[in-house]
Amino acid sequence: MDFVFKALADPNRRKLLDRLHLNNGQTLKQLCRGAVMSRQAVTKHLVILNRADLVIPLWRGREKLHYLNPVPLYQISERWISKYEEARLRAFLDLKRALDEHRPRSL
Amino acid sequence: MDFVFKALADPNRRKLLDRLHLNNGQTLKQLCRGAVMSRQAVTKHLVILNRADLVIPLWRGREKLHYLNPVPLYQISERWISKYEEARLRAFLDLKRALDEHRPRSL
DNA sequence: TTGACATGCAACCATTTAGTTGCATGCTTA
DNA sequence: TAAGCATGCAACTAAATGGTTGCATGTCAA
Repeated sequence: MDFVFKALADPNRRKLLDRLHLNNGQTLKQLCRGAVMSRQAVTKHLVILNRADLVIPLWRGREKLHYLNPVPLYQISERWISKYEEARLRAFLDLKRALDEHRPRSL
Repeated sequence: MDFVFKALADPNRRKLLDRLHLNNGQTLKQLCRGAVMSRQAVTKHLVILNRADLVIPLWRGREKLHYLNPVPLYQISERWISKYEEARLRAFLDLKRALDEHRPRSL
């Protein structure tokens, strides 16, 4: 879970996930097309995405196809987001009550 | 959205959100209890959480109450995660098909 | 088998991040 | 009003991060 959030923190990596979302199973060369960084930079990002299990590589000859693995994203929404599911309403009510009770110095 | 992912990347900040989830509207001093870092470190984390709109401060006299704001989390699950909603099944089928077609060198 | 191509590995650099310490400011209450 | 408490601000340091370049390895195809 830690690796997943770290991996999602970078906009370039999220963009890579977007690209794979549009067209799954791309090679490194393909992913470099359209990226503003060097091939090695993309490689490093893919390593991080791989460490987070968000991207799974698959060798075909000398080509390495990268596949989006949706499972960690699923786990985020299921475990972590839903952890705050009930909090959404509650926190909102807390805020509202606090705003009514106290006169804020800022906000 | 960028600030939210960045804010969520750090385990200490996620723990702060957890603490607020359990007990909403805490002061800085309260949040420091149970944290293994200095007060200033907690302050900095709260600034980042504030920048991401995940935590909203509310002054009451000389005390600053910190409230969990669930909206950005809601937006993640609604906009970003659901963006991959359909991809979950599709990516899985892609992976399966790729595994059947090619003999992987690794995996 | 040899040249071209796809990828990996390693060293290096700049910036950001996470943390500390010290001091300043501003309510509250006695 | 003065003391104490809660928080803010600034400077500094160490480590992590994101990027580059150069070279190595392994596979395909002529």
